[in-house]
Amino acid sequence: MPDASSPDTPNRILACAEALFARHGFAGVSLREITRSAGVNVASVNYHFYDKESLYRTIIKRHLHLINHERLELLQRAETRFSPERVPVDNLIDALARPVFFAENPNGPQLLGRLLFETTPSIVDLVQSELEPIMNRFGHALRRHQPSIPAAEFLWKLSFVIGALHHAALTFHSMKRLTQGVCADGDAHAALAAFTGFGAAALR
Amino acid sequence: MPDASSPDTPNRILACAEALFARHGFAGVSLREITRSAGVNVASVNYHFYDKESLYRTIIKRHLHLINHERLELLQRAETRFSPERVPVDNLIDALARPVFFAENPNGPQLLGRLLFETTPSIVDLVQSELEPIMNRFGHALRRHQPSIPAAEFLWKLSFVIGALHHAALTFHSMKRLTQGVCADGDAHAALAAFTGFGAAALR
DNA sequence: CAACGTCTGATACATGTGTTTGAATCAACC
DNA sequence: GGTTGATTCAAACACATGTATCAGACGTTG
Repeated sequence: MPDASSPDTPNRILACAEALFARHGFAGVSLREITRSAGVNVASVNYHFYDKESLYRTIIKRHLHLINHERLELLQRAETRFSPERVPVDNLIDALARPVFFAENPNGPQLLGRLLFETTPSIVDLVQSELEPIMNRFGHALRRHQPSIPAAEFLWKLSFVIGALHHAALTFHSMKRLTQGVCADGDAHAALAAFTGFGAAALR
Repeated sequence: MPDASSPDTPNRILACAEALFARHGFAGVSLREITRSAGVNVASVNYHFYDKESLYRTIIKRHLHLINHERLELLQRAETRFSPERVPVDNLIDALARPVFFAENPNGPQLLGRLLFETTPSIVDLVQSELEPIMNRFGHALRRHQPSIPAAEFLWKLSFVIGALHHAALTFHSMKRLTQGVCADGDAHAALAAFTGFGAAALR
């Protein structure tokens, strides 16, 4: 077992790469920038992660696992508090959005926002396979509150909510600039409350 | 991609570059790919557009001008049909979204979706300066339907609507895959109707 | 026709890219 | 204490990148 002290090269690579990928996208970051920022050798990425793309996939997987685990946990808690068939819309939206706005990882939201923009086939497949079970789970739960509208319309609306969430995730900490100072950046409580109200109004 | 029907080099570059940038982002496309796809010489980009980034800026500007012009026209038409202070929410959302879903340029929506993800300062400034007047215009019009809520909350919601729109723009033609066949891709009418209902419900 | 400015073409340039290599380093174990 | 296996390092690899150069092709004008 290697010592888990601070100079753990793989973790430093993961952390720095995640931050850079979140800010500039996969193609916008070079391995040199990553390794320089992490203070490690260029070759260590290939040694520990085989590939630039494998490194990216590792980061994506880790991030989505984390956020989706939290989402399911929140959903399950709501389903026991209410009945599994009667969880209010607000709680469903909250379970979906809270892990995004309150991510302990500051780069998490921005990275999440980028994922749906990827075009590399292997990345697309990975993202979709990670997101699909969550979307099915929440989709069915939300569908109970919109039983009368056509399936296509419901899916469009669900897509809009997800889109708004991903967009909010991406622009989260630049909201202060975008709103010319009216919104404090990093005010996760206000953002989450606004989003819950928004999503619930749209899906009810 | 384009045949010899248009021997106009700058326009062929613009068309091919726009398609490629829309699909893979600015950093994800090389000048070689652009010029190869356009069937022109590598140097012609630097000759006609000075820079790779200048080429990108030209494309962005052209695209945003087009879409924003349509938006303002639709808004103005609605303001004369109703009174300028009494345009219904649905018509406002429609004016905002219609040019996106019915863009004559097939790559337009996808490109638009990418714009808010840019981090290059000059690009960020350009996008913001092009989008700001539109957002102010529609923001004020929509604010009349939400006079009671705090300014910050309103701006969050407006941001969510824009986010949902950009996201929908990006995933527009992949909806068929995402929804496992339930939504036809390219059914702009259904998408626009769903979005109008969505946005109006969220902002009323 | 000749001269001109506009545009295109092949090619060169310097630097950056992801990846590989092989020697050096280090901790742990018999 | 010497050996082993895992990790790090500087350097090198082949190739891609954006950009620059410059000779020539083209069409217009004098």
